[in-house]
Amino acid sequence: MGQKMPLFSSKYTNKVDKKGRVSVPAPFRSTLPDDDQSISVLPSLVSKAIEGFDYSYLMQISERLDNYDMMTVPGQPSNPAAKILSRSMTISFDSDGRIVLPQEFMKHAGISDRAVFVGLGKTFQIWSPEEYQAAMAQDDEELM
Amino acid sequence: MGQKMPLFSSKYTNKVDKKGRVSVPAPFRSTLPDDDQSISVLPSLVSKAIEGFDYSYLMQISERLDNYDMMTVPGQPSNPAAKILSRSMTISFDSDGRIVLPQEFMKHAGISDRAVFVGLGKTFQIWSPEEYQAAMAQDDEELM
DNA sequence: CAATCTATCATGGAATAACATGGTATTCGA
DNA sequence: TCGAATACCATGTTATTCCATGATAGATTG
Repeated sequence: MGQKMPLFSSKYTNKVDKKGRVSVPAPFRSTLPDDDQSISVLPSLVSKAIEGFDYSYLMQISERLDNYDMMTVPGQPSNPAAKILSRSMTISFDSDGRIVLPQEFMKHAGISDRAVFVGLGKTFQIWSPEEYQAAMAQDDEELM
Repeated sequence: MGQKMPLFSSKYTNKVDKKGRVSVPAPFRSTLPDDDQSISVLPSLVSKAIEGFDYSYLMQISERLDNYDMMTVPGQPSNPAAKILSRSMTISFDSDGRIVLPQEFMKHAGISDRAVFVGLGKTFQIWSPEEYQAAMAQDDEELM
């Protein structure tokens, strides 16, 4: 099972029930450290999707943020690291490998009953099938 | 539960009763060391909010002050670390995970009946919903 | 090679526990 | 003894855990 840095790849579409529960794709789960059965998520700052990563990734962001400066030097809010930390949420999955997506996040991504998990290496994204397809079409268009 | 360095993230809005009691969000509590059921707070030096962190972070501030004192005259309020230490207060929460916010701090932050806990990694902030929204709007404006 | 078996995974619902919040009792100091 | 602060208890709500079922893919065996 997962020992070192997680590596998320491929694409999976799973169902979301009325409580907001979704199965995290098994390959995503098995790439996580055995002792950390959780992921961190946040509404993407740039797209209509949910960003996801493991706990160690969030720690790296925390290390980047100089809290002492935040507390003592005026006029430096809007720090990207601060935005990520304040918006992200760490959620653990149950014994069946499911998580519950926060309502607010689902709304941001336009997710209702289906969710697409897209592996991006150290991170992954969660889309609604429709929005994902639209975003991909947009991409292809820009290539021409 | 919490073993390593605390990592505060996400955002929670809780109610403040007439006695000034507020529930510290459970995820914040569980990130604290099991043997330390308390937090340290102080009115922010730079914004209309309350700064919060755990005991180990307060110790780091103290070390900062020690290093500073060796090179300068002690007791001068010019050092931010001195200000932080003298203004901060360590408060423990009850068996239900609630704290009592000092009146003076609530006044500084403009908090009356609701409080927003904002995770920033090693530290967190407590805002009034209105002030927080205003501060965030200010942030976005500065980006343009 | 085909049929079945088995293990893993996704899904649904119900029971259970945790949480936030309000109120009451008790302690401590003035 | 009185008031204020603190600890304790009770309740509704929400979230999490647990159990049961259906589906799928790979392995096994006749």
